[in-house]
Amino acid sequence: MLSKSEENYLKAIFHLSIKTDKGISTNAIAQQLETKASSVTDMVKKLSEKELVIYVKYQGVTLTKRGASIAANVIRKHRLWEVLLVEKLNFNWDEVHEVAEQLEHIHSKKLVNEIDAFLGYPKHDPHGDPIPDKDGNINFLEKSLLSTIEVGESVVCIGVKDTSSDFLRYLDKQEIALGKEIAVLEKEAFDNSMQIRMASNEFTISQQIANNIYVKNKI
Amino acid sequence: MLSKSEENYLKAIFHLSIKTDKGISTNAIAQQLETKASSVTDMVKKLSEKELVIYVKYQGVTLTKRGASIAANVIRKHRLWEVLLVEKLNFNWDEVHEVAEQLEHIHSKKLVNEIDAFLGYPKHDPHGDPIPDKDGNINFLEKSLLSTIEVGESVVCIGVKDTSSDFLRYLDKQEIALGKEIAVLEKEAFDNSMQIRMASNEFTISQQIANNIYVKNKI
DNA sequence: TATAATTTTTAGACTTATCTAAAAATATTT
DNA sequence: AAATATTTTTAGATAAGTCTAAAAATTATA
Repeated sequence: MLSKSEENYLKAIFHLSIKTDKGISTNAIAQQLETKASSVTDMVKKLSEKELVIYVKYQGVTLTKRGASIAANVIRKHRLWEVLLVEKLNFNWDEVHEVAEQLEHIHSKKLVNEIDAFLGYPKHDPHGDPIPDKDGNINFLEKSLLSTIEVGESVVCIGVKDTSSDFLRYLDKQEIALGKEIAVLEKEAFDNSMQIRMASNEFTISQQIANNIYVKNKI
Repeated sequence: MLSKSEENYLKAIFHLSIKTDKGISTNAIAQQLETKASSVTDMVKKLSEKELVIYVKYQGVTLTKRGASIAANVIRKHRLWEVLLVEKLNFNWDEVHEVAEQLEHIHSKKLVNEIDAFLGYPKHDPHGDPIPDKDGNINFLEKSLLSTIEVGESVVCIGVKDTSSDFLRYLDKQEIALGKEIAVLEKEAFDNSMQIRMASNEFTISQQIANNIYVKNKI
């Protein structure tokens, strides 16, 4: 059974691997986990001996099948716990992350699967991120940033990029949530702020906001 | 914030303290935690520096107020998780312990209190043991072992002493559960086995069984 | 109350995961 | 391509928690 630390390294490498096909650099992992590069080297050697990553000195690492599967499972647990916290235990979506970081390391297959069933086999966590299935398969859906949507188009909110409390609370205040429809009315060339309509509400959001909201086309 | 290990030591000392007012010996703690006496000495020194126990060399330890409160809180979490697992997530009462041992170390006050509310503020865990309240108060109710009940009396099952899977599965098979009424019909002087009636079922149980079932008088 | 048995503590070692500082390799500039 | 900058690795140190083996203290026994 893997330690909490080993699981966190695999998870970090998994997340970083989504954006690239190249090996993940020591520094990138260190930054993700807020640790030092030397610590990463040590751990990566250990994971390599366990055949969970492929590691070539100075060339970065990639996950093996088994490593990726374990990482996906940790992410599955994290996201299922987040749904449980929000849907059954009155957590706000900006409060779940820290607790889910602890809960994702609980070892019990039965527990995860029972929670999955209890929640009705959810497909996404409260931030709109897809929940891997039992076998570690994960649906990366085609999503765009709201900032890239043309004037006149209408889209549906499906997730967030930034997950800081400040940002999530802003969204709550503006009643921007998963599944809500957003129409882009106007863009200001000067600062790239945009005028949007949600239901019958019209208001302006900055480029920074629009850059952190994922949307997809309406059906 | 205390480590998992520190919490486990406090919990062990708390449990051992229920049966006696004397200091808890190093060996007793070592046995409870399946570790070595020398490890206990080290940890007990550390807890003493943190003023969670009072430790006098060669004289054993007792919990301070703060130490007892932390221990009760860990036990509170353990037992609330057990209720959640059994009542909402289809665990059998012989499957909960191992997972609850992990879950009891999750740090989140909100989480514990939300689970408490979600379950309707239960007073007992699935084994009949009382759940400490938010302030660490715990109700030790007057309970007797079934083996001490006189012929002709009728009592209610309120808990178990042995919590091994074998024993709990035996109880399930015989449909002996918390809240069930048990009438003592006969005792065999030779081996102390007893004839009991539950609902309309009559059967015999050995002294070893009767010695591991807690009961109280009917209302 | 000496002696033996048991319990408890100490001393030193090991493991895991981390860090700092220096050395080695790779990448970037000029 | 040589010099410089950056990244990565190595070497050695530290902290938490555990262990074994030996020494010290306490308790039980004869």
